[in-house]
Formats: sequence, structure tokens, C-alpha cells
Amino acid sequence: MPRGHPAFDLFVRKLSQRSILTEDERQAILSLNGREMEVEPHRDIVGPGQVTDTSCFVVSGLAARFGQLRDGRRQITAIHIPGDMCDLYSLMLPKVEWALQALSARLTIVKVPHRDLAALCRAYPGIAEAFWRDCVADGSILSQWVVNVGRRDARMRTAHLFCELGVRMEKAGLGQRTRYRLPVVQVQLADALGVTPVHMNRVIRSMREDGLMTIRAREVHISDWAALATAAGFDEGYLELRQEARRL
Amino acid sequence: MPRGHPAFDLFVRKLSQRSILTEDERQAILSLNGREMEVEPHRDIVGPGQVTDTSCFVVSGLAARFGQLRDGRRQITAIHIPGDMCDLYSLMLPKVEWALQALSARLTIVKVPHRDLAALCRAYPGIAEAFWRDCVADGSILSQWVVNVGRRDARMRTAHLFCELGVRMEKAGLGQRTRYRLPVVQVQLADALGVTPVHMNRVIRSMREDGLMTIRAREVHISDWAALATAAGFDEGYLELRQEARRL
DNA sequence: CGGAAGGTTGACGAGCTTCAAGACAGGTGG
DNA sequence: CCACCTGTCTTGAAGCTCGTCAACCTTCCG
Repeated sequence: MPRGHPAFDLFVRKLSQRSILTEDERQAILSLNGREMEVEPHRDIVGPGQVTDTSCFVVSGLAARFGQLRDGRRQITAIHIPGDMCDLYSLMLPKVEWALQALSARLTIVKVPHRDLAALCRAYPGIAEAFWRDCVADGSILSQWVVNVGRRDARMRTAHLFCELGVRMEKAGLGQRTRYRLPVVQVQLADALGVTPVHMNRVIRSMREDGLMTIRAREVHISDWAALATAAGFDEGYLELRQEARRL
Repeated sequence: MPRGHPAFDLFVRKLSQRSILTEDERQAILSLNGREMEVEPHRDIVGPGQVTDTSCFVVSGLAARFGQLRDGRRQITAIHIPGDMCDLYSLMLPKVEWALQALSARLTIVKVPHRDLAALCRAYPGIAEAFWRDCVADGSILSQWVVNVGRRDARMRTAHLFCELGVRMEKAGLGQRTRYRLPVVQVQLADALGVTPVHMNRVIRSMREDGLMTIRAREVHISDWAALATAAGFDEGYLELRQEARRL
């Protein structure tokens, strides 16, 4: 089996948490390859209206999908951490409607041609299923975000996002849920949570003053997980991966 | 080929708008069957935490997924119109995190066993792909909802929802985008848009006074589509089905 | 006729935005 | 080494959107 890009063991790891993969399938995914590149912030990796023929695997750093209004206001609809294949859904709908950008200063991705992903799906139905399940799991997070911005106030929303990221980071092996690197600025948190940067700042301050959490040097430190989770109304069920991961 | 439930030609119609299906595949889907039932509002078809072994096809009426906070506040995360297979994603993640309920007074669904859907996927990779694409398309709508509740004010949000539903109804052959039946009460619109019922009422009144649209006898009538779409910042790209619907 | 459900309206307050300014840090050039 | 600049964080004050509470109205239906 030819060796692919070394970062893809992160991808196998993530898929295996949700789906059952045979050894053949694992090896097939590990043999994937693509163009590695570093992306600077505020530059679209893919932009709305484009038809793309690649998906982007996050090696290090953070990526995000942005929706944009005509007046320039932005809303982040998804945050992708290392190990995520963002734009996997574009394999099904290659015309993308959202901008994908770097969220952190240093973002390294691998661009994987749809051609190769499609070949894998044809050869191994189990891989197609794992990809499908991955898209659905992203949708589950998206549902939670709708609830978040729709029905929680700014403080709950913020607490909820930090809980979600903590759990996702931990599951991906990138830190503990109570302490993880988050190389983003407050403006971007505001864009993710649907508030203004000014208000974002006040909310973070208030949570710091209440002893819930602190952010220093791009690192989140949650001092009281239970209190934060309660304040957020956080229930990690929607991130639960290891359910009855049967094969079709 | 055994005849299945007659309503599934709506399903084939919808899938065919997004994906290319062979005649065999169409016939296979049409042979699907399940238990038809009528559901009254405020009763969970499936509830959070349950593990389900069926998906629900909407024959007539409206269904919705609800997220709920501990204090009882609700947020609708998806509205399903006739022809939608809601809970299709549960084929991949059978443990559901959201409540599925009737939105309209009279909702008729067909409960299709996962077993049968899975058998179809195994026998016809093209059907699996169409299902996958359907899930992704739902995710695309969900992204737009995040932008909606995150960055648009109540008036824009409302206008946006009526535009979206208009286009979806039209594509499904259930009316014109400027005139369609929407058998829901204002409380439910408020739950979908993340505002209070009182404010919902004021927004609808204001839009009526501005000559944008009216709702009478559960029927939406959009008097000035262009003005409404502009007020909403509506761009139907994210609902566009007929893109390069290639097969893998 | 009476009750229930949904729609409508007013008054008031809270949460969030907007505008504006200042503090602080890191990086650059003289 | 310091002056300066730029990006980020922080804070205050004023105002608007939206939520809350409460009441009343209309329609429908038994």
C-alpha cells in the first residue's frame, strides 16, 4: 500500500470513533494524499459560488466556514479543528455557498481531490458510509448552533461554545476539555456567536470575574467545568460519537 | 416490482432533483413501504435520547425538529414539508438528539424501517449516494438558519424564512413561491425564528403594513416578492438543487 | 352561551448594539 | 534604544431592539 500524507491518521482516528472501518479501509484512507499548504487568515480557501473539486483536511490550526451578509456582517457556521475534513460535504454538492477561511494565524491544510475521495467511496462502501456519517455528525453540531444563537443569551452561548470546543478538542486528542489552545481573537468568537465584539468582550470578562474560565495567551482554561456546563445548559449528547455505529 | 406506498413518488421526485437515479433505483424506492399514521401536534414522533429504527416520510402537513432548553424554551431547527424524509440522518446516527413533532394540525407520515432503507443502500450505491446528498442539502439549509438567527434582525429573519419556504414549496410542487399554504400558528413561527410570540406578531404586522406580505386563513401571500427578498437579503443559491449532480 | 385557542396591543425594562476613546502588546524603522 | 504604528483588548455612555407582563379581542366550536 503506498504511503499517503502522514496527517491522515488523525482522520482515520476520527472516523473510527464514529464508524466501524475494516483494516483495508483504514489503509486505503491512509494512502490518501494531496497538496499541503499554509493559508493565511481573511483569504478564502473556497468562496461562495465556486465549484470546488477538492476537500480540505485540517492538519494544524483552525478553519471556519463563514456566512456573509450584504452589509459585511459575518456569521461563522462551523469551526474545524485538526483532524476534520472540512468541505467533505462538497463531494456531494460541489457548488459551495459558504466561504471557508483560516481562523487561526497558522493554518495548514491538505487539499484532497474529490476524484480520489470518490474512488475510495466506490471501492469501499464502508468508507462512503463513514463519510456520510461524518457529514451527518456535522449537521448535528449545526442544529445545536441554531439552538444556541436562537434561544440562548450571549453568556449561555459563549459558555456553550467553550464546552463544545473543549469536548471536541479532548476527543481529538488535542488537549483536555478544561484546558486547550484556541488561537482566535475575540472578533472571531463574536462572529461565531452572533454578537458584537464589544459585547463579546464584556461577556468574557463577566465569566472571568465569576471564576468560570479565563483566556490567556490564546489558551482557554476552564476553572470550573461543572459550573460552566450548567451555565451553558450543555449536554454533550450531540457530540457523542460512540453510539451504535453499525454498518449498513 | 411490488408496489409500495403511493406517496413515495414525491420522494423520488425530490431526490431526482438533486441526484441522478437509474430507472431501477427509482423503482426500488417506489417499492418502499411503511406504516402510515396521523400525528397530532405537541406529541413527539421521536424524542431526544431515543434510539430510532425508522425514518419518517412526510405525506401531508408539516413536521419540525425542536431543540429544547431546560427552562422549556424551544427552538425549531428544521421544518419539513411533504416529500421530505425527515430523520433520514438517523439512518447514520440512530440515537437522535432532537424531538420531531407535527407542526401543523394534520400531519400524515409514513414510518419507514431503517432495515429497508439500509437494504436499498446496499443494493444500490446510487441510492445511498442520493440519501447522503439529501442529508448534505439539509445541512446547507441549516447553515443558512445559523446565519439567519445569528446575524439578521427579526424582520429580516422572518422575511428570509418566508422566502425560503416559498421556494421550497414551489420546488416541491406545492404552490407558488408567492402563495402557499402554511398551516402553522404564530407561536411556532416564533420558535423557528428565535423570537417571542409577541414580537413575532409585531413583525408580521409591520410587514403587512408595508405591503410585503399577508397571512390569512393559514395561507401566505407575498404581494411583493422582490421587495421581500431584498428585505431578507435572500439568495436562493443554497436551495439550488440542480447543480452538477454527478454520480461518484 | 361559554370556554379555549390564537391573535393583538400597550407599557416597561433588560440585553445588546453603537459610537467613541483609551490601554496595552508586539513589531518596525530611525 | 526609543518613537511609532497597528492590531487587539477594554471600558463608558446612550439608544434601540426585543423580551416580559398583562390585558383584551376575535374566532371557532361544543
